Amino acid sequence: MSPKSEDQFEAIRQKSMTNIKETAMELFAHNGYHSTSISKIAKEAGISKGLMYNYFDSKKALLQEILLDTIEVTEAAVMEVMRPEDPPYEQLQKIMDALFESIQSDIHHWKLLTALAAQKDVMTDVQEIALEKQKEFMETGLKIFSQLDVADPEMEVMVFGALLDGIFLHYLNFPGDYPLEAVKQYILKKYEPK
Amino acid sequence: MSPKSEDQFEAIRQKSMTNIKETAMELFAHNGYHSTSISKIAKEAGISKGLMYNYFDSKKALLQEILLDTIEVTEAAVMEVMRPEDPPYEQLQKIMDALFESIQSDIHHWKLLTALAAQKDVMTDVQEIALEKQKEFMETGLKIFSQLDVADPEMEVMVFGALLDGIFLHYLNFPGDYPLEAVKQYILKKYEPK
Amino acid sequence: MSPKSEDQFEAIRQKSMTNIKETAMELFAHNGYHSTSISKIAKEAGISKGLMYNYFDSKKALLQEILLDTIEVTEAAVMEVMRPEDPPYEQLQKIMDALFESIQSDIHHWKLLTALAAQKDVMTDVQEIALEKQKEFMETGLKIFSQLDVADPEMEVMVFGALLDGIFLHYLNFPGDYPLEAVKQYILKKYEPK
Amino acid sequence: MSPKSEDQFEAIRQKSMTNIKETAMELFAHNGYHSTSISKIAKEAGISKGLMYNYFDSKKALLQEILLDTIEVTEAAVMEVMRPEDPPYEQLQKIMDALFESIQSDIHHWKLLTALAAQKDVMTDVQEIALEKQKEFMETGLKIFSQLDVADPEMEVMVFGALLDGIFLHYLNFPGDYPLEAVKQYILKKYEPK
DNA sequence: GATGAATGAGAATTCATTCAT
DNA sequence: GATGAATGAATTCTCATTCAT
Repeated sequence: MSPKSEDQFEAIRQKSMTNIKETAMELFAHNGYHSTSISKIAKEAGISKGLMYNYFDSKKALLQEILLDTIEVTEAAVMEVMRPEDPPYEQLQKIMDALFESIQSDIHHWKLLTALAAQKDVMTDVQEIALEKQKEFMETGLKIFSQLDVADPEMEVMVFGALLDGIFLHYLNFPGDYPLEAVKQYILKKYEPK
Repeated sequence: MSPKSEDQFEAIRQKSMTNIKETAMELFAHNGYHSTSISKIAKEAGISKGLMYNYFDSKKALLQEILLDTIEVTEAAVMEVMRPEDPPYEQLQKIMDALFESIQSDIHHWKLLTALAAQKDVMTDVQEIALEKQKEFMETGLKIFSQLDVADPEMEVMVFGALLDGIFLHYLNFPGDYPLEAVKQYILKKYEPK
Repeated sequence: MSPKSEDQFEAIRQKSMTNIKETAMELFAHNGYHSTSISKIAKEAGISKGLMYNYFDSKKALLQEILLDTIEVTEAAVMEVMRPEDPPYEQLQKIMDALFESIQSDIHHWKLLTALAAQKDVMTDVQEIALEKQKEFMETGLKIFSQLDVADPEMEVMVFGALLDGIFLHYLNFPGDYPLEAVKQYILKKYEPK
Repeated sequence: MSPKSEDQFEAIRQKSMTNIKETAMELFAHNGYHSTSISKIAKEAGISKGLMYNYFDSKKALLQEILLDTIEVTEAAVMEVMRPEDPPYEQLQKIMDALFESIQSDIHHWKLLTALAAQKDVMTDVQEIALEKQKEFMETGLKIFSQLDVADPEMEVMVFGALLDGIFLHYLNFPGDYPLEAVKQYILKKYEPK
């Protein structure tokens, strides 16, 4: 008699979308974007192929939503610990803690993001946003490094950004046990004020 | 009328293979591996699809040969400048010169290699070789850093490797003018003996 | 709270059905039957997909009801002006007036009908009815032309029917301003008794 | 040893294309464009689905080539009998002979063409060409009717064009035996000079 | 009566690979 | 060695229809 309420529908929608995104993300990260078919995602998620298209316009759109989620979540994690009034070294510590923590807990998302980072055929839209965030990150870094004892803050933030990306690349790709925590400490020590 | 000699055939083979590899590499680097069809490669290279299969077992095999070439050429470049008897800082300088030079001159090959670095669906065989080289590289690095004034040579070589990969990643992906030479100098200075 | 009466329900039904039919007809006429999805109709009509199926058994059934409405309305218009006791030329005049008027006021319906006229995949049931009407029309025409000064009334009615269909085809499809009224007058003049 | 010659390939191509076009045309005419799948065409033609796409860019492109062929062939047939120096009535006779002959021998092609004539979703490109031919046809008609004893040559050519289209519509769609030849004679007689 | 999430069959299209010549 | 027509499996995507609420 009574139709489902607006809220009920919304809840169903959210659950389905999350299910699809989680499943797709894992498969993309594991087998690569191109090697993961919609069929496989649907089967794994326990839904029909058609349902995917109720929620996402295309396979590409699905991917992009996943990637944007990752960026957003990580940015929020970093934002939360930011205290511009803290001493610079402490800021650096907190940001690195947040980033390394985020990488570890979201390892699949990041595997996917880095795996695709250089693939122009699939990243056009996301790349712009990532570049934007990158710029913001660099500016924040510049402020911090300007207050630390480094030879050239501008170069330092550039090198530091590359270093982080390199570490994450290695952590995500090189199997076995990468000593992520130790590496973090080792790097931090270099910037520790005497 | 006159049958071609063995040598002539071999020359033809080499020329065809090089032609195919060069063409494929450029297309792969530009449009991505999955988005580049054999047809497109054949058309661009001015040969027939069938001929491709005379020289390469499959599309994947073609890709792998290209990637292995890249690794080989770069390794050779580094090997050539290696003088274990040189002072450590000088060794570091020479290796970095060779690597940065190689990245710049082989930019397309490297773009392709990094674009695929994290794609397990396509890299299985190459990855092992790359890992092998990586290990050799780390050992060489360890020897050098052990002679330099660093807190922990093992950690240092790890961080250094990540830093290089990060820089190359940025150089290859971020459009515009990355100050590759300046970055190299800035890093080197950190290791300069006082 | 107060249960709606039978009549109220019926009124709701009629309103909904008309709404759906009008919307569907316009979309069909504009974009073609196959290119118009049930979703689009529902969205455009401001109702749910499910509701459609409360009123019409299928997409095809919806189309057929629309087409039959068109035929029925036009037939009624012609019937209304029919006066068998009128002089034949006057009858011809009145019928043509009614038909040309109908085409102009129901232009969307007719566009749809002619667009589909030759598509067997969709018209099976409607076609029979149309053929039936066609036959009736021919008989009426035969009576009229028998009283007019034409070489062969049977042939004349056949040619006349084709002529009307051809004119409507042109009017409906050829963009710009088809001189429908002038054409009507020009044709009528041919049958005018001296 | 020796590869197929250019000519051999061309012959194969022509044969395949003709096979595909003939098969598709019949299926389109019989079941409608939208209701005929590429699979069905391929199966009927005894080829693989893929081969279709070697020769035609898309299903739509296939359709358009078929339609343009029809228009071209018919135009050629009319052109061949055109003798501007002939007396006008004789010209009219010859053109009608050519057109009626063409309709009868190419009945399937014409069924298809008229079936789609009003379907905007599929005809965009062809329609322009058809309109162009239509205009040429009208001009030729105008010259002829200007020399015949008709009330208003401009109106007459318009009405005449509609008449022809209407007749063909009826002939193509109304099953059973349409007296095409008799209709032609009946019409011609109307324009016969006394 | 009304809703819209879910289904699943089937559509068009792509493309690595084979093979006869 | 060289060609390109032919294949067919896999892929993305569409959409009429169903059904629980």
